[in-house]
Amino acid sequence: MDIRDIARLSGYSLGTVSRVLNDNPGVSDRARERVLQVVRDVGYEPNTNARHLKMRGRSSSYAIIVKGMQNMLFTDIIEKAEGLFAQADEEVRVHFVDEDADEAARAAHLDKVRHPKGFLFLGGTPRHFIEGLSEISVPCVLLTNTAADWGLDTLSSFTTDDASAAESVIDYLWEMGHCRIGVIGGNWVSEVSARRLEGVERAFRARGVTFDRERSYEPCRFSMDEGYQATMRLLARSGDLTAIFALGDVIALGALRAISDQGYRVPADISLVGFDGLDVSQYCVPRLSTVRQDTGLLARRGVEALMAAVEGRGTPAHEFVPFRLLRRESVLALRM
Amino acid sequence: MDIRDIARLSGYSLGTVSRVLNDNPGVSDRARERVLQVVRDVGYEPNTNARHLKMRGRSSSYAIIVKGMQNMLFTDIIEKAEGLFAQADEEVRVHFVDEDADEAARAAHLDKVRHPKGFLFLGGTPRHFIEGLSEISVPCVLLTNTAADWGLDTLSSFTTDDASAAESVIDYLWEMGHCRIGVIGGNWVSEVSARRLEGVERAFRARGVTFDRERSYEPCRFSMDEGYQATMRLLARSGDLTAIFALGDVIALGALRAISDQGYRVPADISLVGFDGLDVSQYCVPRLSTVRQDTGLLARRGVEALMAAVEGRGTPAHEFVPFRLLRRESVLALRM
DNA sequence: CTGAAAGCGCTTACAG
DNA sequence: CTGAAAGCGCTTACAG
Repeated sequence: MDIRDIARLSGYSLGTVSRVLNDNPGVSDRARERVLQVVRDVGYEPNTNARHLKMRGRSSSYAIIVKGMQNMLFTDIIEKAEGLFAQADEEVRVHFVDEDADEAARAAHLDKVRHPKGFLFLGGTPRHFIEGLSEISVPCVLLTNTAADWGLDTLSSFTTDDASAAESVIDYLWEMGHCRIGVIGGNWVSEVSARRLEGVERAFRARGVTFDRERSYEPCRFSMDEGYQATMRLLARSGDLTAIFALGDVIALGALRAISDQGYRVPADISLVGFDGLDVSQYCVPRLSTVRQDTGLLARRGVEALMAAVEGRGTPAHEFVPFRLLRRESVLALRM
Repeated sequence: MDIRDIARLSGYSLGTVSRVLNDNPGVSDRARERVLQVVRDVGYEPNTNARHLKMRGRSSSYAIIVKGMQNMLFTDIIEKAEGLFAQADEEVRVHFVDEDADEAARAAHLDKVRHPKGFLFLGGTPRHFIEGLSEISVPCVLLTNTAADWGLDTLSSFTTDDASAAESVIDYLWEMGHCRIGVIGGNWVSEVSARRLEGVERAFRARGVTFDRERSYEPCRFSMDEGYQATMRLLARSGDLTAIFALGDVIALGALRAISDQGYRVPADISLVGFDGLDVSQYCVPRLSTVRQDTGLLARRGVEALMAAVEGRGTPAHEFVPFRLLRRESVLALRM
């Protein structure tokens, strides 16, 4: 069943059918109705390959490139972004790539074979973008990671101010009387966690204290399991901690369990703060204090900027989206 | 940059280049090397649209259709299935559809426009399949839901025996001395939860007791929030419960929080059992007793069956994949 | 082993 | 407003 069949069945020419299908002007109402009728009757669907082959360039959909499948913060943003695209009557395709895959290379490839209108990246590695962005011919927006310092002028980015947010966590803990604070998660290299760690150090420095990387920090990946292990190591080494700051809620969940397994209680013995503001953080016992990243706003700013760029409006920008420190049950106020 | 450019640059004809690109036999080593060299040099990538337009029918990839993005059981299965396809050197594309969208119709559409080799469904509604499966021209496999009774002969399905699993949960609780057991989650209509509820009723019946749907059951969707609300309602109505069975781990998480908010403790005052065996179930405090669905095996059986069907081997089947009851900390043994 | 040619299913100037 | 024709970038019989 192809467009020629529709032409034959409707009594019109192939060109006219195509015009109807593409909502082109210059078709009589009668022809339009007749063709549409036939199309419906036989359940015809145009061959996208043939279509795209011709309309090379002007493709019809956006692409979201996501690093990792298990990141709940990302799933949240994806759903919101999808909603936004749908509202604007734009198609989107979500592409997952491995945690450590080259997202820019993948996008460059998709750019060649699918010609999307633009790319929305969830998570990204500087090196990949710096090396590969020039291969991408359409506008790109990065979320949850700032590209402000990458020297790329075709890439916008929207993110939480990770450093400030982390800083505010330490400030909060300090206010509550904690000064022996352990930190777990990420590492000093990976962008996002490095910035959160920067914030931690800044907060300590502001109080004339040096954050002891060796003693008070344990790196780990963003999973419950690794959060658990890291907490165990940290606890074994530094028994006098009164609080732990986990650089991700998922890590905090592991920490919660580890602390409990060590016979301590949260927050009675050890206070705990997470990062991200995932749904689950408000359901754990005790409710987890955390930094809430505004996924809704992140998605909105990202999608808007991307669509604007595609339409030639606006200019690449790097913005912080406001975060909120959620003070919940997992932090105890120490009597001084 | 297209195949003609490569032909020109390499000094060979368009046909030869195409043969090299497709690993066709009947090309001299010299030609092959030369062409590949040029391809690498200029970074040429064939136009998939043109390619698929010609090779209509024999497409190259599989499609996974997933109902809902937030289902962590599904994400787990997806990752494993992707790994399996990758091992077999097969391409896969993951397509998410809304929780209540028509997955069969979506697949039928994809079938027409992308011609995948086969479909792997994660979650599915009987009605959609019964009405729409005939529109799909390639093999289909459904996971986490049995299609044994749908009367469809082109669809295989692999799933946990939900009824038996639920039954074993009740048996377990009963053994531990619980007989006033509340159940939350799903409803009597939706396939999966209905089967779990069947199992619950069967277990009670085996003990000569009738499960009181009105009093002891609260339906809800599979989210922490709804699990929380449902538990609150249940607790308000039936204060004498000693145990709650949540039909999903996510629901159990909400229940855990609700029970705690009501001033009860798990398991001291109320025991709790979940379903699914999500990662998070072993990190919550207390560790959640639950039914572990074997996502690895589910993925493996599904992918194998699908690839076999595509290759014309095997015949549609409906199988249960073994589950495991995980007895952890959230259930208290009552002294009788 | 290689090349020239037909054709996949569409869109879009170009005439009329 | 409509039709006939060219061409998008490929693959694949068909000759040679």
